[in-house]
Amino acid sequence: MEPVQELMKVRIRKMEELKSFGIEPYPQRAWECQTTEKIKELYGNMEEEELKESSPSVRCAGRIVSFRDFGKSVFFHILDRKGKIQIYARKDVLESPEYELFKKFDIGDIIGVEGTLFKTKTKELTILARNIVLLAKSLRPLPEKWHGLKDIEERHRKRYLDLIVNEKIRDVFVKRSRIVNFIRLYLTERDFLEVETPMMHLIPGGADAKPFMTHHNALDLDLYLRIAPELYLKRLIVGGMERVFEINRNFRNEGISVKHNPEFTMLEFYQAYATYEDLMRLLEDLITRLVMEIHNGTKINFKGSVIDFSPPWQRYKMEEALEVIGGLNVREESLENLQKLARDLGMEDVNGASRGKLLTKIFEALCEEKLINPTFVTHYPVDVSPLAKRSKEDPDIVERFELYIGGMEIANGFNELNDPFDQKERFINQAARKGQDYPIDEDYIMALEYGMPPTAGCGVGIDRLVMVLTDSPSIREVILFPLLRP
RNA sequence: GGGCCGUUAGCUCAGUCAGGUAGAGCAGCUGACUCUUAAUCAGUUGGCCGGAGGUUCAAAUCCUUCACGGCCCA
Repeated sequence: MEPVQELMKVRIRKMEELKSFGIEPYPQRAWECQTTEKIKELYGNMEEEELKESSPSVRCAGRIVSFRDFGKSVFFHILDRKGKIQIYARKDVLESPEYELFKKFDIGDIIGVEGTLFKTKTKELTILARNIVLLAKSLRPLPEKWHGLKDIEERHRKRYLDLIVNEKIRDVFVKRSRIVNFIRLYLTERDFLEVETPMMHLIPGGADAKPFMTHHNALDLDLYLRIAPELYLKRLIVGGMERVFEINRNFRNEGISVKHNPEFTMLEFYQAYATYEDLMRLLEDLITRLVMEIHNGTKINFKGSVIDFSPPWQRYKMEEALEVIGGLNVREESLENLQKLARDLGMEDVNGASRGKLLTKIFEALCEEKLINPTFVTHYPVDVSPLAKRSKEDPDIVERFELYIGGMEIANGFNELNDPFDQKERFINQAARKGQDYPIDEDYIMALEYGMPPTAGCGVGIDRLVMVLTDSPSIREVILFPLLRP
């Protein structure tokens, strides 16, 4: 028998014993109570004497996470969604269950507690238990109380244990929810309409990535999980919705890394009659306020360095960034030199690549990880931006920005290409590069032919933003159940 | 896909360089203890050393290979 089963056997034996005394291990019973946080909020500031006089009665529930046994009394902590509170069970005070039966309870058990509050001599607010009810028996031993669960693989595979044992991880996901809520509120207050567009696409579009395939049986139809919602959201702009956003999953069938999970969460928002300049200002405002909301300040720590969100944020044209940060004067570099440089940086098939593609690749290799403070990079080459509008001054450049924070690409926005002729031509060129059978979204072209108002749109990688705001080194730390090999 | 590192008790880790009876702390179990909080004190159970091959009188340790993970590169 495996040793863990011996530990379980002990717990099962205790469970049987409790049952024989009429204590159900898995009752379906409601236990109305306050959170530990609420109890601390209401009574935490009261003096010992004051508490002693009023001795307020409270009820709470949670999981037993520690147990200090003194024979005829026990101190232990329970953990609920808001935190921990100490409970004190004494043989001469506990009414039910019988004290000896209560001592059969284990760390990990989920219980309800009813009792009166007092403060220990170390001033810790504690519940002197009168009634304790078993709400669910725990049969497996929890990870160690002091070191917790450290093994990264185990933490991701058994996220429930990670959440029980590692307070910081609970906090990451609380913050993640607050971040998404904040963004949602910010946009809806500005009259953006939240929408949901298809996850299953006939033609994968809106980004340059390999899709996951699936199949609809009744229609006998191959479908793709979306790589981006962009083309559908812009159809809604054509439809007159004017301001829309969607926060949802995208799926990209590519490598997994510290910055990439095959399914990830993206915010995309589109605003008619706005320009990408407007959206840079909006993003700067949104994220600065978000940082203030989460951190009560504009400076935060991320991976050992300090990120300062105080506006205005640095802006570079891509060529400037290459020069200032990468130390490369691109105007003077020949195509051959750029190809050689790209090849040295590990880029494959440099010979077929355009100047714009090479520059973008070199920019990403030389500059990206050095852009720690929020930085907008603008003036992207047209051939890496098939859905963005060309610059009036230079048709090889598009009116586009990317936002970098903490050495990662966080957002990408541009003036939307609404010229159906230019769009069709770019789709055709893209298809030619991708090879035969690469589908063109004719319906999207048709939508543009009906007329799309001048619009700016932007995508924000929510997972990466959460990484930055929670100082998490890996995207897997901000996704509850990241993809793992079985 | 490539390189490096890791996988030992439920958990956290020693032990691997230099082969010679598999260790500690916590958790568990038995006791003692009615203000502890990593409680304390005494005793104690628990191992397919990731899997499979190989070398050797002898393998957690050396070699090969596979699986899973981490970091870096693509």
